Amino acid sequence: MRQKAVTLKDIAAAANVSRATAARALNSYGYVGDETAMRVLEAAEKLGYRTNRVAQALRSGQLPIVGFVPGDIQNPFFARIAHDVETELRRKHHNLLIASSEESVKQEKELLESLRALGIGGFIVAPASATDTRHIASLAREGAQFVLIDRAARAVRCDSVVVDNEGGAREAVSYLIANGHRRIGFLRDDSHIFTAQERLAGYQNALAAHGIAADDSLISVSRSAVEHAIEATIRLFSRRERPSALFTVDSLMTQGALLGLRTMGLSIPHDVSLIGFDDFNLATFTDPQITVVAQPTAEIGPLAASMLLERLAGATMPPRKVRFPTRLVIRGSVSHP
Amino acid sequence: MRQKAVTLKDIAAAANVSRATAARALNSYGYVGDETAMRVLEAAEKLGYRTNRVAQALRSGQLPIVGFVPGDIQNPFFARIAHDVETELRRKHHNLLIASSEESVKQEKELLESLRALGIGGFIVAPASATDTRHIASLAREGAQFVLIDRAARAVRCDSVVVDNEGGAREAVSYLIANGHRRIGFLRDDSHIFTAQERLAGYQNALAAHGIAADDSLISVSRSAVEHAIEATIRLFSRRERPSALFTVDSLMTQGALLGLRTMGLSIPHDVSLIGFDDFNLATFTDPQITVVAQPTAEIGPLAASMLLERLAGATMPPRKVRFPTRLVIRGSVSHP
DNA sequence: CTGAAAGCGCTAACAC
DNA sequence: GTGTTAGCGCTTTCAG
Repeated sequence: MRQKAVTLKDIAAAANVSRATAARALNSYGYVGDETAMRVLEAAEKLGYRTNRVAQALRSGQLPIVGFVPGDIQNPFFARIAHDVETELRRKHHNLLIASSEESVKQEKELLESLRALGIGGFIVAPASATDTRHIASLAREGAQFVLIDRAARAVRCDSVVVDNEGGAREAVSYLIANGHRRIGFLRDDSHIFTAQERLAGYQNALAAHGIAADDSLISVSRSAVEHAIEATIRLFSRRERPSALFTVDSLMTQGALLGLRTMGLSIPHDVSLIGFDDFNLATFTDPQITVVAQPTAEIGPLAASMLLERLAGATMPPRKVRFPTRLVIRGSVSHP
Repeated sequence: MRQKAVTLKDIAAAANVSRATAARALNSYGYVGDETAMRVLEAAEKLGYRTNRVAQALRSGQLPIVGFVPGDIQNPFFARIAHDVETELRRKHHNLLIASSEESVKQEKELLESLRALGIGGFIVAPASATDTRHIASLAREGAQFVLIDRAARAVRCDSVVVDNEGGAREAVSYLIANGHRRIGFLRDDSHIFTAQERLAGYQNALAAHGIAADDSLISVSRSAVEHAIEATIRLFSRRERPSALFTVDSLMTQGALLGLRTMGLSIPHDVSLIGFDDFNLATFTDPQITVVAQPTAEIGPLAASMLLERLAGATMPPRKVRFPTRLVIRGSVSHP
């Protein structure tokens, strides 16, 4: 029933040339007579020839596919980056394979192994852990190329594209302090994630710079998921002396905070001021709109993609570490206590 | 610098057997002596052997990758499905390659061609057009397997998983009518999309069933993107006799409507009642919360994935057309005019 | 139970 | 300019 695919051999026969010549004509390299090339192209056209990339890959050891391993493709931040990366790759005749690590180092490791077995040589990954990155280093040693995004990893020598997490968090918390807040809650995700550590540092540095003593009871840890963040928020605001402001480390947690505060009947910014790291759609739909630390989301994907493509094309240079600044977008969720 | 990958040949040599025997042991098929098998496995372990799937694919003609071609990976509806599909596939040792058509038939065609050249034999597609699907039919004729989701296509014989768009829209509009609305606006996306047609039919049928004359001036067409929907909403509500209620065909357009109405200073549900097709995160963050037609999003991905895997495993049966019911989730965005 | 050998479709020396 | 040949890593008859 199924028609067999037409191969180079078929079109070589049809054009009365050898497979080598046919290949040369099709990929326009080496010397081929004009008239011959024409015949080959015509035959290919007529028979509906399509290059078998798998066969090419078997020879070259590289499938024209880039692997993207975010923590969670449902996070709009990563979805946006995936889209941008794909667009950039398409222009260079590459495809993008997205496989979510679901923030699990184990899954990330298995995924990378299996993608590597597929002949994928280039990866854009947001490592699930800042420290447990041996599997990445080991694949890199085998010749795989990596560009790390959103989160860096000290132990891997490769390009990375991140934002100034410490600075962004510091600016946000300083802004809260400037508005008279002293008891500032901090809602963070699991400690092994790189960004969480840097954002925590920014929070602590801002407090220290203004002579405010750190208070661990103001820090609430939760998994980066709306439901978990709701719970953590409620826990944090159930204490006797509750914070007058809250800083959240990513958009999922900001959403959780919003819901948690609403559940408790606390109004923003009247009862609690709020700033979230990472801008998101929803932030402008709420009343009041949410003040956020915005990342240059649109720049990360294309840059990461082109860096990776350069490496795959053979560029060799010291690792490039790009760090974008963030921007505090002031909306209506902060007021004086 | 780069260490060469270890191949079957290496482990065959290490275990002192032929490549054939090594392959048999590794993939546990055919007859292999227990002791021999043991030796092979040990060697593989020790040398860090990893099957080269590209070589396997060259023989079998199939890479263990499924292609997913949604209209837009940034649409949370598709992001959710992508996640579910990937999870299901991972259990069956397949990977997922996501490539967005950006609602362009041309891009969809090119993408499918190029994925096909990669030796991908199974696809889950939300066709950009309900009618222009020759490229899909033609790939299917070559033996590629397709499962269509969200949107069906009459002209392709393959499995599909969609929802009852007509019924869902009809229920929503009937609910608006039951609340006393007569002038009901309809905000839709491009006509070539399958779901838009069915949802329009539901809208029209509901009006007809209640003896309300259709009025084309109540229908506004826009591209499925927030900015375009804002504009279309403003256009619709700038007329002299503006609608008292609005029905939107997807979550992006619902967001656009929200923003458009806010820009015009129209309040929900006081000035305008609103129902959107497709539930979304944001719908419960607004005040009031938005009444929506919810789809069984969680069921679509896993079902599509397992149907496709069955086909790839060789199952042959008449096309299965699954259509899930929708559910009207009543929240606070509808009131009497 | 195990090995030898052919071949999947393509490319790249190397001849001519 | 063009053809011949070998081989990428794996699987699978077919012998033994």
